[in-house]
Amino acid sequence: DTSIAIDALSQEGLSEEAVQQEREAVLSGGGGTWEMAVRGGKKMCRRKGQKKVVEVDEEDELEGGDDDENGDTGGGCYERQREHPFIVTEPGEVARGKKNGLDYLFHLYEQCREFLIQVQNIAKERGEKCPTKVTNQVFRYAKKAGASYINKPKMRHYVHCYALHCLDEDTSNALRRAFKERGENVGAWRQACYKPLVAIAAHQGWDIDAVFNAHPRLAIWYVPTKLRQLCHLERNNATASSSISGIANSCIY
Amino acid sequence: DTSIAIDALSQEGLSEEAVQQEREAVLSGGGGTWEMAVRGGKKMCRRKGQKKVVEVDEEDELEGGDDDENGDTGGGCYERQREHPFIVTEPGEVARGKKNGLDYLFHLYEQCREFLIQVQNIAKERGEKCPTKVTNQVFRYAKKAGASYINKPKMRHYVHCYALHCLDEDTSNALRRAFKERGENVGAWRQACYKPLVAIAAHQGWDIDAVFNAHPRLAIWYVPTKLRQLCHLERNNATASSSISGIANSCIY
DNA sequence: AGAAGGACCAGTGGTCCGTA
DNA sequence: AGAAGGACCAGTGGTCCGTA
Repeated sequence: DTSIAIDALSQEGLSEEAVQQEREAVLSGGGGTWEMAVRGGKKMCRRKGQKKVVEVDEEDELEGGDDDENGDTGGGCYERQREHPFIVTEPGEVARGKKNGLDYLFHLYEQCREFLIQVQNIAKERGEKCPTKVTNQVFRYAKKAGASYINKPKMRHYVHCYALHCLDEDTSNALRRAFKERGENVGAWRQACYKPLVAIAAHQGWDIDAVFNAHPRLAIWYVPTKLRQLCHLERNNATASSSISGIANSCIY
Repeated sequence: DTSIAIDALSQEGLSEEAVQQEREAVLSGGGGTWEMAVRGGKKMCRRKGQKKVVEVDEEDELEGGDDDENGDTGGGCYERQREHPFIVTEPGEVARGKKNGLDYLFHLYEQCREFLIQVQNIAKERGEKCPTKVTNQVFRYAKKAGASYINKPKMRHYVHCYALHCLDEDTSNALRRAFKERGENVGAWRQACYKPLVAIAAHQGWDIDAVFNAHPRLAIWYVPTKLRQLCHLERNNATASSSISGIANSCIY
């Protein structure tokens, strides 16, 4: 059970990556180091009633996990900054600089699953409705537990990428290597994840819901609207005419 | 497929019970007559911008299914009135007067199931999200299909009564007979339906969700909050002390 | 430009309470 | 009084778009 490590972390003092590494240490016994792109002491000030304007960049510094308690006291106000953007990394590769890798991305989905299980256990104990999916409630719980780097738009955005990783890791890995080699950005890689998924659905009677539900780690995620639409379009194309579906393919993707 | 009969009915001309009987005729081949409490020509006028005030009662008259087209034209404005209240009836018993019986109540749940199936089929065909439960969407569809006598608060109110009917028809029937004989009203009967359901849940490890989901006609209904709470309370009572659970019982119900 | 996520919005589950 | 159901409300799924 890793909830202790999460609950214990300081909302103010630790960067998300540091938390991530701490959790990893708990999970895997201290062996695995994640992307070392620690956000460091970048700070932002929100002036009363106004939008955030001042940004004091102090350059990166690896916070070893010590709990400096610089909260709202002492004149300076600190604010959690955005996560570093993702880059296309090979399996096992650590992202350098202010970037996060795709192993880290997929790990966020595993974390959400753990949060869901905790929410489910609490609900069962209380005799309340028990969610079967990663709902708003789960995202709220994750935030409360200190995992502020998890948010709904991000997780929904990359669900289908995680799906491919779950359903066909070899294809997923090959795609990552290919797109890294070509120097493609994350958006391009993300787009490319749709096609192999549609092919998988095709082998399951085009039922993308059934594909998701058949996989225990995937079943807790809502099927993304666009993936559902692509499967539907492709099914119609395949039914209407198999001879020109190749042309249609190049139009969809 | 009964959707034709539903789609064909006039929103203005037919009472709900007439529709009900028409649908029954389609379903069972004309043999079964439902409660004959046809609401008839009771009319109400809504004056522009004001609340409904005028009520012209024309007494009941059995509309044989002919389509009189008295809509908003001709000076009078007509409005659909409430369903007749339910009374406790024995299995197979037809409610007399301006009342509806419990067979009719349970039949409404079957109708909702049919509407759900239609909504599901449409969703599948369009490649859209497919509901597994009777949702707002299904109630909306039912209304649009002319089944204006189906509404969410009513269906949710009696779900657990239908659940008992599904899960243990003998017990359900015995309860109906007992409460009818004692001259109890619908509210009292409804309350009494909770207890045998909690007993059923007790035999399934207190998991009322599992009880619902194991029954195909019940699985499409959300477990009512109060039933869930009663199961939870009783489980705690049973765990805490089996010797005083009898006392606790009489407090809960 | 490419990307992260606060915050909004239409429609949901749930049921109260003004109505008949 | 007992009961049916319009209509409201808090919190949902979904994702846009102002932000960095």
